[in-house]
Amino acid sequence: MKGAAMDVLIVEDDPLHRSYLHEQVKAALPECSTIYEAENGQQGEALARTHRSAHIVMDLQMNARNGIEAARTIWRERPDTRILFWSNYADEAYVRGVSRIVPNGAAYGYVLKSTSEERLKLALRSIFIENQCVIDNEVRGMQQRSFAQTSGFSDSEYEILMDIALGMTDRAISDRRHLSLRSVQNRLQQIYSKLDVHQAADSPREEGAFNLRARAVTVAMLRKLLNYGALEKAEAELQHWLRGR
Amino acid sequence: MKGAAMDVLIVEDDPLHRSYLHEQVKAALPECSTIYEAENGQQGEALARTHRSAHIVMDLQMNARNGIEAARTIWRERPDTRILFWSNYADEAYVRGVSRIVPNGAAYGYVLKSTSEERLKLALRSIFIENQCVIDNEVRGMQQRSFAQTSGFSDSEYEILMDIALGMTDRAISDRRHLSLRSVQNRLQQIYSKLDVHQAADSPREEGAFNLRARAVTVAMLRKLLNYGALEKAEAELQHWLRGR
DNA sequence: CAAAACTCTGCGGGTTCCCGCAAGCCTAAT
DNA sequence: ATTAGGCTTGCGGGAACCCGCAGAGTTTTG
Repeated sequence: MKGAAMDVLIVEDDPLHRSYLHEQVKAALPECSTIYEAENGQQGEALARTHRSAHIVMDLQMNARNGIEAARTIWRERPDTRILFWSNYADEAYVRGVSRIVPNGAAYGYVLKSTSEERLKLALRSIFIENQCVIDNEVRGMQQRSFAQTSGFSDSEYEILMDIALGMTDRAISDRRHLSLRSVQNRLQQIYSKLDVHQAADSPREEGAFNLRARAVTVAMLRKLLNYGALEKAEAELQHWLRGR
Repeated sequence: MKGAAMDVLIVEDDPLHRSYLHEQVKAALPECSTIYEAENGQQGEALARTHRSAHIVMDLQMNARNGIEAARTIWRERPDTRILFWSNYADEAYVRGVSRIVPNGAAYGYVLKSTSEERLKLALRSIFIENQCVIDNEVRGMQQRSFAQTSGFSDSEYEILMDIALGMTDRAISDRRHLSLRSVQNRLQQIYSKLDVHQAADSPREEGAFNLRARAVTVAMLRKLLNYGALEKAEAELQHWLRGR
């Protein structure tokens, strides 16, 4: 394991960041013999397959196919692949997306692009050599808040939040999720209260100024609970579901 | 004008991109004596004020204060400032935001981060030396589509699109925009048709699956007509308006 | 086992939304 | 001047939404 040749696959669309990563990997991992580079998720999947890569550094938020999608298919084929996610943001949508797809017992990491070289190098060694997880502090904080009961969303609530974000009717949601109409509306109540949107007054005389359903979506976006990538993915799933009926 | 000393201000939050810009500016503009750097919009405004910068390269999408906001206050103080916007994306929301704030006759540019070094250098010289506008082809294409009648939104429609995105009630919108309730709803009809959202069937048996108002917001997001920055800005304005009544 | 706690569901009503119909105002074209 | 087309507003109704109340079913807890 120590003397074995190691190769690393970098998946990152920004050429500047890609070459920076290349440098950092070379410096942090002298035992690494070869470095492959891909500039989007699709290329990443392809290269991972042909080179049987077990060590990957991956950006989230790429054009052709985002990092979460790519990681999911890669992990489906090889659950022991070690992936270090290297992202600009710690949006809850990303954190939730990642921790939703990581296989049991797999080693992975999540560090922000703004971290120091030192911490990046340390993360590279920890994951690829020591096979242990490394999560940036800020991301970890997000996880805590996310899965705690305080303002934390259950998976089913999150699902329905996505549905109203897509613009689905209560009726359509109840069809899709196999719930009664009233149950969907109950979930919506919980969502509204957790997002702290109310139509009555929180400030004086702010009468019925909000359409709760639309308001919930935007505060979710503003709180980084939803983001463009999550929306895009959900829309694709919705279209798929619409076809099958 | 030719022999005059020129200094350039770079406003960009990503250190890698910042130093790349630094190199490119130095290479493209030998007549440039000093280069200042700021890592967000606030710093950018401050530096522009103290150094009386007339030549600025600015990223959109920064943490503390985004490029459009910063550019607006800078241009308000010195309308003859020349600004080159250097962005990752050509979202309609950005393009619209920029062209909304550029003063009459000011020279500005909009190039994507993915353009070649050559074109970046050319843009720098065109704007800062020749004082003429340079808009990337892809961005230009966006402008065409945006302001043409085809799927093009008038300013008032765009305004109301933002309002429903924020989750406002028809009634609240009519208050805010000084329109009758019915007029707001008419605008909404136009918006729905331009975004091509309908509740009837476009594919067979897709009965009333969509809540038009919420659906419109997401397709606008998916089409890059809206994005996070625009939402954030609109939310701030909304809060301000809410206070004043 | 029984009690408490939580979830799913139906009913009902008040409100908001979606939108067709139609009448007044304005600008532009014939 | 007359006509056509656009924009604004009112009215009215069917549908969807928001939500309190209350009864079943399931899980948790003592």
